Amino acid sequence: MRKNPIVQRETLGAAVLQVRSGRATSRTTLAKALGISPSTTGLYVDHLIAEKYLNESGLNQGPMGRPRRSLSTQAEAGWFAGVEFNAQRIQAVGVDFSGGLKMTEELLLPADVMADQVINSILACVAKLSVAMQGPLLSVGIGVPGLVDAQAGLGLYYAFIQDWKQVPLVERIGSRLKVPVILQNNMRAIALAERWFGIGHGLNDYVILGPRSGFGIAMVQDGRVVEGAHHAAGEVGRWPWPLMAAASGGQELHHALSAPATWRRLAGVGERAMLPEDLRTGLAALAESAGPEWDAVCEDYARVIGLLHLIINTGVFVLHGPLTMLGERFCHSITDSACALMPALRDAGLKVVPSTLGDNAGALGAASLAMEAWSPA
Amino acid sequence: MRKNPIVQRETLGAAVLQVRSGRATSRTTLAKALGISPSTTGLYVDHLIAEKYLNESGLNQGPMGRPRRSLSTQAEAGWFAGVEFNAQRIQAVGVDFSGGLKMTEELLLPADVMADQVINSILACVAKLSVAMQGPLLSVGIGVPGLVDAQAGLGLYYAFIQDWKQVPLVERIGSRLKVPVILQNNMRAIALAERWFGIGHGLNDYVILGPRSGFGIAMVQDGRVVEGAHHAAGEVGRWPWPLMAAASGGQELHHALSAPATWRRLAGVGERAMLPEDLRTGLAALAESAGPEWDAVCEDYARVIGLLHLIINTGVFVLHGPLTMLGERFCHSITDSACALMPALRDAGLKVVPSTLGDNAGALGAASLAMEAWSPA
DNA sequence: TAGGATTTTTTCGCATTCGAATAAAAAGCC
DNA sequence: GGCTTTTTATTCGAATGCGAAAAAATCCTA
Repeated sequence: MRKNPIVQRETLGAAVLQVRSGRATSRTTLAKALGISPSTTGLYVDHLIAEKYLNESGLNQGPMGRPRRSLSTQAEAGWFAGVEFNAQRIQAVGVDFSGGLKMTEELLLPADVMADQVINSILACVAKLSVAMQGPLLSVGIGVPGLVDAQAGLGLYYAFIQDWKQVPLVERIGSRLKVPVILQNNMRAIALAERWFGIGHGLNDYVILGPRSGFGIAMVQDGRVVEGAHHAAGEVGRWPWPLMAAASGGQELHHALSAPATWRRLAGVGERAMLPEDLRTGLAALAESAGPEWDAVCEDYARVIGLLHLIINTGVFVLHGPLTMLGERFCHSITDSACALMPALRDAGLKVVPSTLGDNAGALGAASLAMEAWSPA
Repeated sequence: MRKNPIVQRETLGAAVLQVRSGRATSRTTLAKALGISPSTTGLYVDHLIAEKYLNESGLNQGPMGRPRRSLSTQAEAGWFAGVEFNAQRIQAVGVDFSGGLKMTEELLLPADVMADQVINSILACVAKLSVAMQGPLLSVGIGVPGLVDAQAGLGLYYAFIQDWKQVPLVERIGSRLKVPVILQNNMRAIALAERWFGIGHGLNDYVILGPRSGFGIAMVQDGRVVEGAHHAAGEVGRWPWPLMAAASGGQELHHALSAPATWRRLAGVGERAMLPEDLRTGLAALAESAGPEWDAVCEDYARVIGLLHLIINTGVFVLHGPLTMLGERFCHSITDSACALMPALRDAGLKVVPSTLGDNAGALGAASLAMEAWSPA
């Protein structure tokens, strides 16, 4: 038996991440993934198995040679909480140590909710999850709307909760739960969700498009989520619309390309028309029966996406939010329209796809935050 | 005397970079900058001094305590070549080991130049530099126009040199010069120039604006130059113009916001009007005597910069190229105009400044590439 | 069925890196 | 001037991580 003590907690955490993601399935592949030597990797794996974080799940014969001893995470080792909220509701998920989604929780917030109440509701949601989840709570990720200073653990500003300014979320939640708490802007959390639960598995460059009540995006470049120097990257929603509008005349893109506005245009009703009970099903109904506005709507999205792609040149645009109900056809129309508008896009590898994650992508992303930040004590 | 052998060449290179940049001036500060222990740092410094890369230049008394033994780079330890080119000319600089610019070289290219000739001319430029520079040539950086695959060492495509497709520059130059050759797109090279020779010293997030014959930008986010998934980040020049133009109608931003086009608009002459002999002086003359188009021109730039800032949210926009001759006033007008057009920019820390680097920023940037890549044998 | 061939894992000695303590070099203070 | 305080640099033992080689586990071939 080897007996070196282990100290590099961060490396242990990274090792678990590699195994959980399925990128590393044996000691040797793990060594390559982590960039450390096989001998050291052996020590780390021994330690993680001894601590019941990993286990060996049989052999896996390659085309030749000694079969690899498959590694996998121990689902019961503990769980991660992911919470996302906005002014209307809180969504929370419980994810086991293997990254499996085990429980979801939703809680509606009253109108004019204040920061204190949001924090208490988050705590209540997590408490509700914890009775059903196995093992200890390991860490909590929170997808926060508006401006977020992830490093400082602050919610900086969010327009739709009155006193949401400089809220020390990490401190207030962490002091109660006694586990690490990690924040991120909710759009950027969705980007992580895509990495762990969706299409982003092997992708290093992609953009999340999130048209809901506004229009936000999140960018992943070279595997890293882009924050911006002032935590405000991706504020496309604050572009003027139309793009060349005069100073005072136009409105903002937030307003023009939001999900409700898009539904109204596709449905061919006026600006004041009532929205359907459930926007998602309302949109789904429109997916096939394209109104006369379909092309114009797609062209507007194409314009925005095209401009974005020419700047940041990522691989894939992943559509989130209610508009995913418009399906592949919507995404194809956008791609085609973009290439027609901007010839440079033709051989630039532009691709728009609807997310396969549902409504709780934000909460899943928050759980991803928690998973990425965790490392053994 | 300590006597451990040293192996981590990359760390040695990083140490030299820290000292050269002035960020680390003593063993202790260097240890912090590199994130390694003071004892190990001592060993590394000993080694670098023994190899004549660094030297101790006296003491530097702080407010209290033992004075630090100042470290500095040995200018004569060797030199770096930086080369930038386009279809018209090659510019090259020789930079000593301390990062001091020692020589510049320029070479005009004939019309319809081909790739082979460009490569030979680059070699000729470097040869010319090498007779005057002290010590051995350590590495060569090249700022390449068009699409570049820096990792593969290929010039992928450049529209203005006929056969410029998949040019294996690193191989062809490296095999002759027998030193490491590093490529980067010329705009992104300028971004590095700004870091080493200009305003970018302590900056981690900024954008280079390069309106010349076209309009390219380069972005630095969190200290890293953004390449894009397909090496095509920053292709703002290929935005349609006007931005909401119909598919076939409009032209590209490249054309509308280039330096020549801007001169013509400011000078109030037609699209076909002859350009001045030297565009830089021509623009300088216009800096004060603002024509009636001044505001409209600034507004167009403001529009582009504003959109960019809302997406990537970097700190500073650094204006390069001939338009720097329009001076601070131009930059201020742009900033003001942008804030007027997009209210969201008002408290977003938008700043536009003219670069203090001159015409050879690209070559300096290429030299920076060379410096960043070098580490002792 | 024995002997390569191939790939994964482990063993083991060694050397680099670290941490803590020590030494060194100055300033401030009585 | 001797004392403490403060900061920088070095010494030295300990140990972590590495490399090379050995061991292990399977397939292929004759």
